[in-house]
Order: sequence, then structure tokens, then C-alpha cells
Amino acid sequence: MPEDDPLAHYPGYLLRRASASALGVLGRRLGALGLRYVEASLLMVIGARPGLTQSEIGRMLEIQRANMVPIVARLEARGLLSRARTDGRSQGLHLSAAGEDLRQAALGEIERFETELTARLPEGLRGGAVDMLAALWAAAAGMD
Amino acid sequence: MPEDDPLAHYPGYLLRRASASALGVLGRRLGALGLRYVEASLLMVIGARPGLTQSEIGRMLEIQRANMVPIVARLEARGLLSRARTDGRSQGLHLSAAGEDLRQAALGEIERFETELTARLPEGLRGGAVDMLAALWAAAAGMD
DNA sequence: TATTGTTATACTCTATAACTATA
DNA sequence: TATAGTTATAGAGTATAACAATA
Repeated sequence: MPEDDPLAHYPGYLLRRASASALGVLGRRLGALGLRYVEASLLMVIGARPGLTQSEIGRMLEIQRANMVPIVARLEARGLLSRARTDGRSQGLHLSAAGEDLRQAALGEIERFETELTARLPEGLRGGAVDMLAALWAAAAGMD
Repeated sequence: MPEDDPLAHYPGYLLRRASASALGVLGRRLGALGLRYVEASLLMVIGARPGLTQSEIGRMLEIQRANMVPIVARLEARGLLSRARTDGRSQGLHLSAAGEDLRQAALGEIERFETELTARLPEGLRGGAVDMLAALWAAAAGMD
């Protein structure tokens, strides 16, 4: 955006600024539902694939086991999810009715956000954003 | 990337994952130079536009005044930059010789990173990444 | 009154090491 | 030996409120 910003031609920088800007907006909207971004992500994943353990979800979202603990505990304390032992050490996560309601509300916000973001892109770029971002993710992940 | 990730079609999510992945790689490379990402950004900006104050740089990079203080102090303590009063309350920032050397080393890493990231994109997407990211940034910033 | 630099503080996210109990 | 969940802790990044000096 600002043409006097000497970093504006670097994709890493642009990725960071675009991400911070987008997540800021979405985070504030989810905050109105009482959810942080990461909490909404968990509701989405558990809703789509009930029974996953928190370790499995952590691997999927690249959140470490230790850092999953307070996130899941917070959602459980609010009665949004329940744990079902599948194993002496594993517990599958499932949404409660309240969790499912909140998941749908969050999904509505996320889809409204996606629609609005896409609508604000120049016409020629609208169709390709998701593919480009997926490709950038794959490219960066491959550099590890 | 993972087709069993139910969030993989949302640009906000992809932006976050791509950004985290890319910045992780670049951050580790800059770390080998003894720099954090935000410190390297400051070296770039001051190198390109010497004399800017830390408040001005903060506005450019969306870092708040209060949070600029320890960043600038750290770079100054390492002898990478100096402050020149321009005003009773303002101080323009300039790179020292060591700061300029480190800036060039960091720039080399950043450009190597950019080249490698771009090379890892599918051919058809290589040319459009920067424009797409700039458009996404502008779109998200406009939603504030 | 507004701005610069600053201090203090708190919250979120992320990272590591270690423990326990199960497999 | 490896894994799931957990605890504790430290490092970053980010946010707000307030103050002194200056414009």
C-alpha cells in the first residue's frame, strides 16, 4: 500500500502485513462472539471431525501439545466441548450443543469475512487468492 | 496443503498459516545473523530512509510508539544505530557502519529467501504473488 | 493542545523441558 | 520405547494508560 515503504516488494513482509491486517479484523469480529481466533479454529475442526484428540488437532494446526492444554480447558470450562476417553491416555473431543451453536455463529462470521475480503480485491485477482495462498503456504512449508 | 483440514479454503486461515510458515523460515535465517524479524525490518527502513524518527517508523510498520522503545534501544545498545536530535523531542535514526553492514547481510538473506520462495511456487503463480499479497493487504486494511 | 519518547503493565502466542500414565 | 495429557516457565509480540518535555 504505502509506496514509501521500502519493504513493500518483499513477499514475506507482505504476507506478514496482510495476515496481521486480516486477522486483526477477523479477530475483532470473533471477539464480539466471545471467541479468539484460535478458539474459533478449534470449534471448526472439532465440528468437522468430531472425536479427534487435542494432540491430533495440534498437529493439524501446528499448535504444540503443551499449548493446546489451556485452549481446550477454556472451551471445556465454558461448556462448549466435552472429552470422551477412547484410550487410557487419549480423549476424543466433541462439541456440546452450545459449542455447535457457537461454531455456526463463528462460521457465519468467517464466511462473511471471506466474502467481504474477496469482494475488495481487484476483479482479476478475486478467483485466484485461495490458490495463491495455498501455494505460498506449501512453498514456505517446503523450505523448512 | 492437508486436504483433511476443514479450514483450508478460507483465505484468512491460509494467510495466517502461510505467514507463520514463511516468517518462521525467514526468522530462523535472520536469527543466524543475530537479528529478529522486526529488527531486520528496522534496519531496512532506516537504511532506505535515514533520519526518520522512531514514531514515524512505528506508524509505517504499525508498531506502537511504546513498543518501539525497547526495539530501538536494543539496536542502539549493539551500536547498530545512532540517534540525532532534530527537535527538542524528536530524534532521527541513522545506521552506524556496523548497522549498515548488518543491514546488507540481512538484505541478502531476505532476497535469497524471496527468490527461493518464488521458485517454489507453481510456474503460473510466480509472477503474481507480490501483487496478490499487496491486494490482500489493501483489502484487509480497508475493512478496518 | 498535540506530539515524542518513555515507563509500567498485562495479555496472547509460542517454545522448551520435564513429569505421569498409558500403550 | 513412544505417545497423550499435563505443568511450569520463558520469550516474543502486542495493547493500554499515564507521565515529562517540547512544540
